[in-house]
Amino acid sequence: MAAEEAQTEKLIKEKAKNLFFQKGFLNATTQEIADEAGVNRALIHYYFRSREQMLEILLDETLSEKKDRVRTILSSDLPFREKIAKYIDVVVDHGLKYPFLDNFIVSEMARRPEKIKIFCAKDPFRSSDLIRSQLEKEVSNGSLATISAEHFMVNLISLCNYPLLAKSVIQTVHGMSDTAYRKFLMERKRIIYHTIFGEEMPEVALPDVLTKTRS
Amino acid sequence: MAAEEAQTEKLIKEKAKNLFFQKGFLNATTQEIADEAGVNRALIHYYFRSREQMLEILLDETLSEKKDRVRTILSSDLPFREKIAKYIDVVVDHGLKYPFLDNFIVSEMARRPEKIKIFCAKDPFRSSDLIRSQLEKEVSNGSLATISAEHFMVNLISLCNYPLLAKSVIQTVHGMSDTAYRKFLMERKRIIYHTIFGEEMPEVALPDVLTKTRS
DNA sequence: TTGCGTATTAACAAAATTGTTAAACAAGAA
DNA sequence: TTCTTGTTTAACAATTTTGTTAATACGCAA
Repeated sequence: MAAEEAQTEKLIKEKAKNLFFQKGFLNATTQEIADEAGVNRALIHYYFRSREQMLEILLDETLSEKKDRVRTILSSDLPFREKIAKYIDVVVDHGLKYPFLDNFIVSEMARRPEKIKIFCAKDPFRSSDLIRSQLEKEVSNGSLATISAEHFMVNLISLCNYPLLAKSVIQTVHGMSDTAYRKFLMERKRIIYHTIFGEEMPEVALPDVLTKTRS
Repeated sequence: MAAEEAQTEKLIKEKAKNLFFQKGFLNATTQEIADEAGVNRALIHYYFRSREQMLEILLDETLSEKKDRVRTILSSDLPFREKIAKYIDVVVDHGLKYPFLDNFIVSEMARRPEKIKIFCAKDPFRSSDLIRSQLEKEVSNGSLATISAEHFMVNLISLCNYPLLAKSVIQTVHGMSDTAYRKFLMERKRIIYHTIFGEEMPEVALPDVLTKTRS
């Protein structure tokens, strides 16, 4: 009963995540989810009790996975610029899989502000706090223009996330295919770094960029 | 029957815009809209036939108003940096009123890709095209690091829009009051300019910034 | 005042969506 | 085989939401 019994539950979660966070169907119906997974709708209640509870689980899982990755990088002992380069890489890649995640969170928060707990009170680390001391050193060094940790982080997050969230708009306006859009995002990794630091991103920073672009 | 009869219709549109684009209730119910406006729900159908048609009108109005402002600026004959400064000013201010507009568009597009027409085929100007020649001059001047018009514009839009869209998240994570958030956004105007150009924003560029921060 | 057109409302109908339940099914243990 | 347990399904019930309609209220011109 350990590994294989969870297959249906896993399948449903997988497909639901795709609908919500990948395809951006922010109000996907239990029926739509069931159809996507090819199972009976009642199974959703069997496994998750209610639509609400499933949403909570999906959001929690997806978000904490991303937050883990980010925290690992930001709290590592890498040099500042390498750290940021890795951050860009990881966040853009993750967003490529779930471009609507932020969108979902924001619209969920608007409706049910009490749910803030899910991803705030839970693990209360703030990206800006994790880089503050290192950033302040860079600033006093003179190797970075004066900026607060908050503004720096908001800059970084904005540059990484917005193009993901606006995927459909960008693709439409510029007539990009999926692969063209993907290529555009990969280019952006370097662009973002350059915009933040005003200098080229070192080649070493993203050793696997070619592999990733190709796949 | 000209000016005053439209008052109810106008009221409904106003309140509906607030719900959708300001408060971020992406799936606000016709009942919620009616309550917000203090009128009977049937009036929504009386004036707009269906919820769908009302949405179309709301989106069209709000978006084309914003696009008009943006186009006016971008197609003006201002010097490049002044133009961008004005763009930042206008877009951030507009987003302060309707922070969820982008969110709404994106999630609408995900559901009904055919609706792209509403804001795409309709007035087919692309911000990146409007600044391309000017930007290329700057680049060949050497007064701006090499960058494509597309990436430049996506940078700019990302930096302006994301913090608006993430309003609720930012406020929560950093425990900001509404006025603190507003102040943060006003600061950002200069931060964005600095991030894009790597130099301070001239004082003259936003002559009214003090007035606006105060209000 | 009456009459007419518009605006507004309550009541109703229809559809969509969620949640429940009892029965069918499948697989392994006794 | 039969019993048991966990999984899956169809059918049903309850709720929510949208859309319609017929009656009412309002303002104004004849």
